Amino acid sequence: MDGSNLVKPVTSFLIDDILSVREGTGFNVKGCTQRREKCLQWREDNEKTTVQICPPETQLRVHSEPQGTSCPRSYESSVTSLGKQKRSRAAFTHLQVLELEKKFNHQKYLSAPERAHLANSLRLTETQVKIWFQNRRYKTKRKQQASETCKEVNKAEGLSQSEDLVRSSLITSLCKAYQYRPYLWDYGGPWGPVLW
DNA sequence: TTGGTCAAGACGCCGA
DNA sequence: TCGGCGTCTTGACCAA
Repeated sequence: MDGSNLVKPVTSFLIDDILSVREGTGFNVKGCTQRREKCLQWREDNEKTTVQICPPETQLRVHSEPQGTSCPRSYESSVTSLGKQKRSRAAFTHLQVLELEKKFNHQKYLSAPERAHLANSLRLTETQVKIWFQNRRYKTKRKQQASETCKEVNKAEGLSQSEDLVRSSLITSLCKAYQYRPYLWDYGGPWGPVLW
């Protein structure tokens, strides 16, 4: 291992970035506050010991938000007591997701140059953008399949509101409960209207 | 504690 | 052979 893998300067910057999140102005404020506390604790711990966080390729799993509206969920990958590398999961910022969604709305598949450009502009790796689009397509498909299944159930039951309001609403609730929900703003979340 | 969400891992398939 | 894809699973995180 060489010193280039020690990313304390990067993490220091990111933690500062995370800590600069404005409270009370974004959504999921509660979560942000909790994560802020975690950040503080984490920074405190890491002031004492310099740890290897992740190889250069995966450093971008730790994200910051240029506009200061982010609520990052994961900060680093760490090593367990068994010496095993703990898997980290990046939480893309809302701005990043918004831009990705916008792009996805426009086109479901990206060419290599487009992917590179988008990754660069969002400060993500090309792999992250590729995986995001891959997952997004799969989610869309699953969502569509789920809604079709629900429609078929309703059809097969021959239900209408006038016939059996209670029962149909029950089925609708079930469908909603088990239907895959990709993102909050599918339902007109705090960010406003449905995006697609 | 449990279930939902989501980025990433795993694996097989396909086309250049 | 390699990169991208679809599909399913895993593991981390969070809210209830």
